[in-house]
Amino acid sequence: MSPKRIPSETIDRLFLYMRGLTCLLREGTCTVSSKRLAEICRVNAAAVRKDLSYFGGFGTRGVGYDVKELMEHLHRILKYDDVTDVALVGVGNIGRALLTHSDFELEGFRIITAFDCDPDKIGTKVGGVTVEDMDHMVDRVRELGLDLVILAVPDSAAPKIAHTLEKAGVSSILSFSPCDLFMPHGIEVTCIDLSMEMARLLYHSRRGNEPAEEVGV
Amino acid sequence: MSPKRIPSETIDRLFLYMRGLTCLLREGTCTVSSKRLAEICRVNAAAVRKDLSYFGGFGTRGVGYDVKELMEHLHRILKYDDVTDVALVGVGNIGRALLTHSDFELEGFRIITAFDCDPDKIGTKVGGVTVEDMDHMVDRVRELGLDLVILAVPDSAAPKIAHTLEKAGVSSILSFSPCDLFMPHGIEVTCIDLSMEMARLLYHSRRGNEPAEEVGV
DNA sequence: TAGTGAATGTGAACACAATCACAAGGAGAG
DNA sequence: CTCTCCTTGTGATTGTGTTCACATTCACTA
Repeated sequence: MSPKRIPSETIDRLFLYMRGLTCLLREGTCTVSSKRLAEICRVNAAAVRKDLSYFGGFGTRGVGYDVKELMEHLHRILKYDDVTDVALVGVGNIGRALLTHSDFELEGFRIITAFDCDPDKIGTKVGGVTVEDMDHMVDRVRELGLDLVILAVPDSAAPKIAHTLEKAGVSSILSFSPCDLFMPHGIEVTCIDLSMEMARLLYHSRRGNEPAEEVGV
Repeated sequence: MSPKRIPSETIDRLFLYMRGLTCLLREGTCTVSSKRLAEICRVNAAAVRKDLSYFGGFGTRGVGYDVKELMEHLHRILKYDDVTDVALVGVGNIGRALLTHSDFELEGFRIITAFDCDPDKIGTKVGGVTVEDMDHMVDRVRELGLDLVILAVPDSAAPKIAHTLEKAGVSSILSFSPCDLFMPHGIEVTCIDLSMEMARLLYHSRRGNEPAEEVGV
């Protein structure tokens, strides 16, 4: 269908450009060159041009890219318009952070319901969403026809809930618990493992400070 | 110093292996083949072997890797032993999630202090750490000699605080707000942008469901 | 002690993405 | 209208990481 295969790295960077453009727009900038956008996103200027050119010539030679127009193109390419409904399981600290974050809808999804097993939380409203009883999760997810669920529960509880969700017909899970052997194989499970990310960052920041140490043993 | 350059992807994967091994250990598994570990971490088996071989032959031909022994090697390579002290700025939902997470120390760092500007929070204890007044941040960070700070404040407040921290001598910041033009250039700022990650995931999960649609325009 | 089966460790081939370098082309000045 | 400047868009090149395929080596058995 599309003439050339588009590298997955390109797609990932488009999200980055969108972020950068949002900042530029807030700042009142109307036009941006690939060089400037590259600086902001900390990538190579040629990469910016090549990435954008996969989708058509959005720029004007000698001038650059129109910020607003480019954002509209990316908006369409990244499907920020199709708002997808998702459910949240686990109204702990991370769950609450997600529920009270207001901009998700601008990026293409909406948390329409949340589940927890704590009786004190059930029935309360967090960020405009009423917390429902976890026991009703399967029925509700089926009823609402949800495809994607966000899992923000304690690590030990994650695999069991994930299996339940698989049975409920969910096709992908975004989990804040580490993926492990006990997670279901039939559906796509993506993990944001905060402690792994932190360990990674720390390792790299240490490397940065220790200029020339040997790496092996 | 080291004979061969080690790909950064290899380092990143080591953290993944560590995760997988932790699960195997919990499960009571003593020995694991590259094939099995690759399945768990969803990577190629040859990659597992090659990655590990950069650091020496940890396995036994015909048998596999000893789970416990391999974990010890990775532990040392990834420097999980050097516990680094870090500060947290912003005791909102994400901040609280980080403070109450208990396993960070096992992965090489420790949040030893937290700052917030809300008088109701100052002086309270969250996850064993007392919240201090943001006004004292610079002095305290200097006093404690901290190098890495975690920033979990509203997006709009992030740039200003980041600049303040730069002046306080901090060398890297992990921010949960999007990096933008207003962030300092002198220090390393890494961002975990939850909403960007979610948008990415959503895009990919949609792609997964729509097998053969064209990509362009 | 020799034979068998299994999984490692690794050179070579491949695939993919980053970068370079330049031709093409629009905008604005005079 | 033409000339110059500037930035895009893109073929070619380089660099890097992934994957393959197999020789090597170990444990176990009889």
